[in-house]
Amino acid sequence: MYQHLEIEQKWREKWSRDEVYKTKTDQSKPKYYILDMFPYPSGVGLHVGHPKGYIATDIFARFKMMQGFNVLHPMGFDAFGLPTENYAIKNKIQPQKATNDNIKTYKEQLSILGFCYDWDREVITTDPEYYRWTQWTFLQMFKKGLAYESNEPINWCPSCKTGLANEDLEDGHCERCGTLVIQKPLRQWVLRITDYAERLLDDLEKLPDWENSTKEMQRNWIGRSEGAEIDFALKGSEKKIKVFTTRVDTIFGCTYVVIAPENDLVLELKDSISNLTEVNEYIEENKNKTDLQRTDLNKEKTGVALKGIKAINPFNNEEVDVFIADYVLNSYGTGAVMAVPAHDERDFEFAHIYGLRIKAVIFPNKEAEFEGKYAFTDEGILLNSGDFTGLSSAAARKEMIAWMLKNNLGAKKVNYKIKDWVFSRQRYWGEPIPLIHCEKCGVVPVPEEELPLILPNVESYEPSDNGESPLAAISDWVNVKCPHCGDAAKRETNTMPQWAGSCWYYLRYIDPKNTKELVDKKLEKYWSPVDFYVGGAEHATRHLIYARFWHKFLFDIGAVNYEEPFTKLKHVGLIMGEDGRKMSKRWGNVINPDEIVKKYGADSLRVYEMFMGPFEQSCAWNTNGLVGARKFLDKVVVLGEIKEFQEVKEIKSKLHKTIKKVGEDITNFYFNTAVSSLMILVNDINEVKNKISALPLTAGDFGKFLQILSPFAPHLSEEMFEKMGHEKSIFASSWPIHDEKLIKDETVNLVIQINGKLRANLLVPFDISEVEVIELVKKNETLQKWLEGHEIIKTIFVPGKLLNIVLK
RNA sequence: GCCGCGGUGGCGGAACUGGUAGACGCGCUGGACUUAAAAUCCAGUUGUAGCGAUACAGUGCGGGUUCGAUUCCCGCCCGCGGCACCA
Repeated sequence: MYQHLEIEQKWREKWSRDEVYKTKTDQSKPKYYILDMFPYPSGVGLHVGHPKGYIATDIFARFKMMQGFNVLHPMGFDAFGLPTENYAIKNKIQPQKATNDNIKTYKEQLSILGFCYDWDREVITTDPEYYRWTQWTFLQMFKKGLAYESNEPINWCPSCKTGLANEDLEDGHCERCGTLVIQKPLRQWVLRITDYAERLLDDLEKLPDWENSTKEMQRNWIGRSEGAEIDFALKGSEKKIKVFTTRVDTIFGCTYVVIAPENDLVLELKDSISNLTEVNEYIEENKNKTDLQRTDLNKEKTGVALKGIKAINPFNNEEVDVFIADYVLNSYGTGAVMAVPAHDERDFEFAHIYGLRIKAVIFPNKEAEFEGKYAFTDEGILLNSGDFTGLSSAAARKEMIAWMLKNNLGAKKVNYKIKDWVFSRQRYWGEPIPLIHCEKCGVVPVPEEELPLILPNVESYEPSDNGESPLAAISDWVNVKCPHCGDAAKRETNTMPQWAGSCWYYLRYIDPKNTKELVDKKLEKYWSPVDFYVGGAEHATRHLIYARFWHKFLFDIGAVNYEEPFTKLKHVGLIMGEDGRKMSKRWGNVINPDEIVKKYGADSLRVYEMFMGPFEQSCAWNTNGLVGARKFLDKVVVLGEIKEFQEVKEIKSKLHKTIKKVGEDITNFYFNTAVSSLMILVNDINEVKNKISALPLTAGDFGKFLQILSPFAPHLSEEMFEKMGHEKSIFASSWPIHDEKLIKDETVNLVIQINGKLRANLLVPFDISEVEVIELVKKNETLQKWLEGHEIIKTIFVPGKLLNIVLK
């Protein structure tokens, strides 16, 4: 047993006093930038699952330090956002105060785990000196035309008089009061992320060190699809309906056209619609539906025919009916589709309900028949398709588009699922959007020299009844002179979403105090990009897409040198409660790290969390397992107290194998097997120690063992290293290098299989030949029993591994 | 429904590019030390049969490829995460 509290405190203080982890600023050495996704400092504090990723990056950072890199390993806080605002409203304190308190708690909780962060570089998104540059970047986007105003529907609770995130809805009702949530259009600032869709997609190819699964999720999120926009003329009218399709090959099977109810086209056509009352009723009914209600797949499809309107299929001049139906989304494509019930499931379902014609034109082969039970959505061969009959789907698409272009009936088109980014919130606790509305000059940016535009204090943090931000109520803040013409004007009162601050914090760590520019070019060139980024899988799409977009914009305006901010990315798996459920107050299964550290020490917690299982996998907490990690460290302490040293060759070889293994495993983020190999080494040392009553290593070699243990258990290793007489910190020492000669085994355990089944193990020289092995087999009695009376067909020999004898 | 990940002892998990399945840890059983307990140390621990050497079965299920499959292929089942009428 060792006194973990005393040792850990001693070293935390000493490391801090000696500035052991201060980022080195000389640029002569290679750099390594390893970054954690910074936390949101909520009121409840950390549980034992939060530090898992931080422990991993801490180990990695220390490993890189010892390998001679200048390591940048910073930490900060993503502190704007709704949870703090709600917490502040509920507890009647200022959001800024709540944030400061929470950050203080977080930092205390993090500090006792012994992380090697350079706190001089701390970044807090709510710091005006930080959000000055968040606002500055927004202004650059505004100036480039990437920010625009738009009326966007938000989830609106008429009772709470507030906008709600999708998360805050329960079955289309307000989570808090149960009122039915409606869609209310509000003026919003929106960023044209869709302009970057192609690059965001293509550049994923430049990220070989990202998990394939993450890239796939991003691809799906961006959702590129290639197709065509086709004009369906309207009978007796100049107007036409533009539809988007990826399956032009099915167009001869089109039996009607559907428009989204909120599509402006419906308004334009109203004079020709004979059942306008019915149509308006349908539109009215569906207007207030939330996305969730609309997209509930269990719901039966509904729609209304636009009587009096006929569209003409340009490929065969057939007249088809036109419907409005909410299964067509106005926000995707052209907000109108050609319906091919035979070959699209949604159209098929709709056609069934309304008894519409179903015409099959794609078949798996020429002889096949359309059964009519469900839509045939595969590719196939075209029949009943005019001049295109007989072609395969792929060939038909090519030829049909060519024909369409030639006759000027439409265009090739690429569509994306990704939508422009609604970048404003009607909330208090966010970065103010630095724009001014002037009646004469329109929207005018706040002059850059006036940044940061400070978030003013207010009496009440609640949004106003009409859904405006509480900033709108501060008249002496809102009312300003137009920077352009000097007339009376009003400030924008929307604030930025929480995502904004996390889009570029990794750049601020590089140059945390800069007041002249976003980041110094030379520093950026040296430290960028982030070599390794670690955080939760829940950020695989949104945060990581927004940050990539933001970075590409900064690249375009020349603020940064690289197009992709994060070279390598890994996701950390959750730690669940002992009951297998997510750790949460609600289940009462939260384990507090402070208590664990107090009782077992930070080093035990670190070793245990890394040993639990593969880093990216989620895993249930088990305090007994933690005790196992502590026992391992206790064994190490016992070894350190031995004063007799007697080198044993076999142990030296095992040490060098472990040096190699631990280094490789840290590099690959295989911490569980790294810890395991350290445990095995300790067990081996112990076994020999008991026999010879001395430590079977030289003091120098024991020091090497402490070095490879040190990233996992920094306090204890440092303490033992010092006790051995070292004056400098173990983290200023160089990572040991294994000796290949010592790793090579002279003899190996060779497996003898007969018909693929293990029958014997032979201890043989590592370079034994097949002939020699067969000689040994013939001399071996047990093997002979198996061979007797059988003919050997062949043998398979894997040098140094196995011999398989195949019998007839 | 689609996309992604996974399924190995009582439990967490290991097994390099196809080559001894169950490393390491927890738990459990037995033993040593102790008046006793805790802690510590030693031994055992996939199942079945056997005193035992050993044999057979065994990595979600059913097939296949191979001298040999946890690993590769085909068809299913189950769990987790994400997205959701994207034309």
